Amino acid sequence: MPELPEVETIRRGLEPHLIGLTLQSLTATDPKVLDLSARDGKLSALEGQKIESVTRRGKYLVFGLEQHYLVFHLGMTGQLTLRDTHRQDADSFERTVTGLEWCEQHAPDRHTHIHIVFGDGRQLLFRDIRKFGRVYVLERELGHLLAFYKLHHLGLEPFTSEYNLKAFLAAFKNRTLRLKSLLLNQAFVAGVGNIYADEALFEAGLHPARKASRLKKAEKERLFEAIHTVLERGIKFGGTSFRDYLNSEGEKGTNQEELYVYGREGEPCLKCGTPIVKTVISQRGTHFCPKCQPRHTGSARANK
DNA sequence: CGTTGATCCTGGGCGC
DNA sequence: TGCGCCCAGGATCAAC
Repeated sequence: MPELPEVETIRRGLEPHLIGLTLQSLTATDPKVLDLSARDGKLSALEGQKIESVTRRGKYLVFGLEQHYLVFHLGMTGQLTLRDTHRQDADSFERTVTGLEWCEQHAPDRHTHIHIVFGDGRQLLFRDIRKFGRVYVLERELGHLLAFYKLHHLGLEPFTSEYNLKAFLAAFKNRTLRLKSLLLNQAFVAGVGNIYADEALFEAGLHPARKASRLKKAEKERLFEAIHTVLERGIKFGGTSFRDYLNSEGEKGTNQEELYVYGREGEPCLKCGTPIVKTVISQRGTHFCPKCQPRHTGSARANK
């Protein structure tokens, strides 16, 4: 599940290689991953254009071309990797991607849906087993990109000046849902997904089923800091490779070794030893420590 | 307008 | 060994 730290890791891996390269050809082998804006030959309209920028907004990766924006969303199992067709790897390294298996290069397989070929023999491959990912093509006008972000209801962008406490507190207005659901809503803070939502709530010591409208100001401030902390840590360790995530070089991240609650059901809390509990909230697996993240606060609280 | 739940898609894990 | 079943989940959209 590529979330903000995973997409940012991919972005950082691609940017130095792709700036200035010319798109020679773009081929889609499965129209399912094409948004309407990228169908009917609109992908091939990008041929001949240079890549001028590689940016990110939430979980969206944005290639700024001379006349268009090419936008990727990796969904759950999307992978965007760079392949050098001139490089001759040993046979043992030339293999298709199978889950988390390490490989030196990705040979295209039946899950590779988009091939982008550059003039210098390199390729950018989009592979997505479950096809929840999408590709979009926009006209190159800042207004169109901003409209795209608005259309997809993207909220506060972490690591920018817009992610500040005042705006964060304001984003709680008229929110009555549970904290887990709020964090998964991209209109709240853009880029947080299931893994980092659980980690942020643990970091803040907040129970995932608590209602957003019932938080004290101090608790909101803790969540504000916690989201920043867990996303920053995720980037530091190159993303979380719990299932299918690989960076632009086809390598795993190591943040899965830094997780406190996600995927640790039944294992002892790393802070207090209490077994981590897994439940379902908003149809999503949700992990938390029942002692570090009490459901009810108040005078009778048993912790601490 | 906010919130909930169904839906898409495939591989992997499990029970028998 | 193989079959069927169920789970994982980001974003969208219908319905309340």
